[in-house]
Amino acid sequence: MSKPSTAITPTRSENYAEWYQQVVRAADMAETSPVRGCMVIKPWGYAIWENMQSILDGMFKETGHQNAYFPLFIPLSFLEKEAEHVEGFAKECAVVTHHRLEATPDGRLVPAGELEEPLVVRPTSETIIGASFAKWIQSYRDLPLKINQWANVVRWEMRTRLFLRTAEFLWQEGHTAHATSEEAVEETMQMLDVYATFAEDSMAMPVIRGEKTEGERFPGAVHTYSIEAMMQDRKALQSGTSHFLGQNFSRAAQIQFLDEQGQQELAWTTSWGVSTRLVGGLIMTHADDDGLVLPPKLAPIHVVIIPIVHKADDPDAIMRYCNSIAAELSATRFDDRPIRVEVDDRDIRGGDKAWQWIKRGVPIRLEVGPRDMADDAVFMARRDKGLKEKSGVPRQQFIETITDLLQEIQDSIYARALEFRQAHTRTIDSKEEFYEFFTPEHREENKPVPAHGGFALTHFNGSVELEDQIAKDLAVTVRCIPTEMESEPGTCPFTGQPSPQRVVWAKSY
RNA sequence: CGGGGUGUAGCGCAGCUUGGUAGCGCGCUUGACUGGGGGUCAAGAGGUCGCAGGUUCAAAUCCUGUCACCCCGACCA
Repeated sequence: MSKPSTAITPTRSENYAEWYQQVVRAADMAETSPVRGCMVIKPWGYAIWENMQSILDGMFKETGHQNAYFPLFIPLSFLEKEAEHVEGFAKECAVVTHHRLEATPDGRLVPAGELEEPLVVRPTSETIIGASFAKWIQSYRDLPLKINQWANVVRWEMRTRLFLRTAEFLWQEGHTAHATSEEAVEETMQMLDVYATFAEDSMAMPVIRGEKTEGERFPGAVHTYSIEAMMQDRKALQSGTSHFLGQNFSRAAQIQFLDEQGQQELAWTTSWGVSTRLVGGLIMTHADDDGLVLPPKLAPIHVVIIPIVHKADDPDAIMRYCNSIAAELSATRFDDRPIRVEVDDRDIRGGDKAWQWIKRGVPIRLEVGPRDMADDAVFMARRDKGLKEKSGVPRQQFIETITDLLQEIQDSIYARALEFRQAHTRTIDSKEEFYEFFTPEHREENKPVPAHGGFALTHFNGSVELEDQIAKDLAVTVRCIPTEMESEPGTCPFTGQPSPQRVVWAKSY
């Protein structure tokens, strides 16, 4: 039986969107559910999310945040308090209007008991958390108040994709209140930095930190910052956001405190979040045509050991050998945690077994049979390397170097992703070149657009209207105004006006 | 929300034009041979053909409606 040469069909270059879905399926991470736009996250996908949560949660605690939990339901009137905010979310809110079901004679259930005030299923929690903050905060001594919540939210999206955009998704939302604007801005930037560090160190996903333009700003925010990553189809993925909300939400929720002078003041607030969308980003940053490739720091399993047991040999001896290697590895640490090892002794064919782990993206695969046992060695394959690049390694050497090896894999996939981004990032100074950069060479009606373009760095001093026009022409938007990229003043290629610095343009998810 | 496409076994598909109550590959189960990259052979299990109506002696097939998913847009903090 001849199988395709890649584990995933179609390949990235053949049909990127379809490839993505096949990777999710082949790695057994998630599937669609009977509920429109909602996904079922399967154990392998959820384990990756749990690892993300665990690392992020530690970072939040280190920066002085505490976890709490607020209601899923938000009274309609709460949402109405901040005008811009309502407008931003109104179109995608799920609304609960009844609190009871009644059975009809023909056995159907119909909603009954209409609520006096409809409840909105939270699309985000600024307003409901604001109500609590207003109660909790009386004095400047109560500030800063730094809270985080791990929760699900619902945004009724028109078009959904597993992990990237679903009607319901899991996330964390941080909400803080401060006595001064400066302190709140500092918090906003600090959390952006936490996200960037997490993305780069833990996910091995290079990101650009920057501020959003007016058009892309969070409804009700004064400043919105984001981290932007380039996916392998060269589109940008907004992977985390951090908002400086000024006093807009404190005014709406009446979050007030008495300052040191006894003056009644409005608090300055922030909010920031990342979601299960990061899992999508992880896939589109590292996965290849054989499936998922996981950064060791997030891999649910670091090392899988596949015993090669021949009937004629002594299976128990092989198993003992494998288990002892597993035990030694488990006693070793990587990234401050014990190394996660699985001995896959399932009674299925070896080839199948190996492919399953390849598709799931496990960083290191060991095949251990009688020959290795005789040599006191292991046979090792790295997921970040070519399928054929396997080699025998003395057991002791393997165990002693495992931590370095995992870090090397972590570093190498980061380097590869960064290289990819750099290869598809262009500094552009003319409108013609800009339009050419973002126009695909081949384009068929109702077909996926082939990968083209990337990140374009141009000067820009244009208006929201001009940005809209470019979005209309090319489906390209300003992803962010980078906060840490060196850029000298220049001329905006669209308006001919002076511009203080370059911005990042891209098509986006 | 507009345009296009697709819904038939867990997955991928054929059958539909020319109605006669369902088939292929992979996967799954059992057994044997195997076993260092998706192996071979044999025997099995599995489907109210997305759903609801209609036409007909008879519907996967024709008609109407509806739902879901995918692609291209619009929209999307």
